[in-house]
Amino acid sequence: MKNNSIFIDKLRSSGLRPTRQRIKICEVLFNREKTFHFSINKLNKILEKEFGKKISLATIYNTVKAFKAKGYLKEISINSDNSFFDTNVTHHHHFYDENTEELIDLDNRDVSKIKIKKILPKKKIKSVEVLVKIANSN
Amino acid sequence: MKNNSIFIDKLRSSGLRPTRQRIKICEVLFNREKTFHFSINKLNKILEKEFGKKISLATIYNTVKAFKAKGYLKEISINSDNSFFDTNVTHHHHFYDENTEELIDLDNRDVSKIKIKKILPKKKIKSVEVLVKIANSN
DNA sequence: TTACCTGCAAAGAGTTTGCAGGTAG
DNA sequence: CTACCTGCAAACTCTTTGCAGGTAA
Repeated sequence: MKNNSIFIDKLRSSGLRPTRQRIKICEVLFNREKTFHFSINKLNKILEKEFGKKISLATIYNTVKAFKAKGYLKEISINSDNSFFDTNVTHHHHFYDENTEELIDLDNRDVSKIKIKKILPKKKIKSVEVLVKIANSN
Repeated sequence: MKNNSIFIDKLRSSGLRPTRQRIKICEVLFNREKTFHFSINKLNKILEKEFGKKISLATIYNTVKAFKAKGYLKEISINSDNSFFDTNVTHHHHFYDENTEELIDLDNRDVSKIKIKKILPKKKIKSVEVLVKIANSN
């Protein structure tokens, strides 16, 4: 038993029973040094390889959705074709590489402070997200 | 004949023949004072009302896609459920109201200058887009 | 007349739901 | 034992494609 107890806690606190499939999902998502950006499709492929056999898409979807609802994952939309989830749930920005179609974290320190000079009555700002699109320079 | 010649030019330069359906689409999109933000679904409903009868979704999709390819429309993704098109194709930012699920333009003047302090080798910055999520303050 | 367009319906992709057998508590 | 979970397939939604009749040039 490795970090499984952490994963089991994450699952339970998201209202899910810890099962073999879901613990494997946790390993893929959270057992890493760096932030992990993924689409459902990419996650499904990794799981199929690591788990040895297919984990039902239904299970993958409901587990990811539960983690998102609980705040363990964040969703990032780039365009209508690509929706990513991010295991880094702190406030931060992104590079999106148009050639590789990958997301790269941008630390808050890497972006100058942003001031919004317009306010709307009876509305408050929930978040300010910056997406920097990049591409090969040649 | 009102501004139809402008619309006909827009259609032709996008590689499309001007037909009654497409000219009606142009009217709805471009015949307005202010920027127009819409989803395909919303556009379809407006067209059904204004045109009197349904315009085929196929026609709506291919016309919008052609305008986007030509640069007459810009696509903005908020989250996986909502994809919007914007008739304002200049560089600008957005408020997204989580309560009304509407987009609101933010002029460049309304956002402080943003400096990205991280660079990636052999990559250049294509765009910097800010999305400010807002919600009711009470 | 010819090539393109419309409307409809059918096909595809991605996501969700329902159900019967299986597993956690 | 009971409630929840898995896997599969079917359903659903959004978007695209194919086809037969219609329209612009």
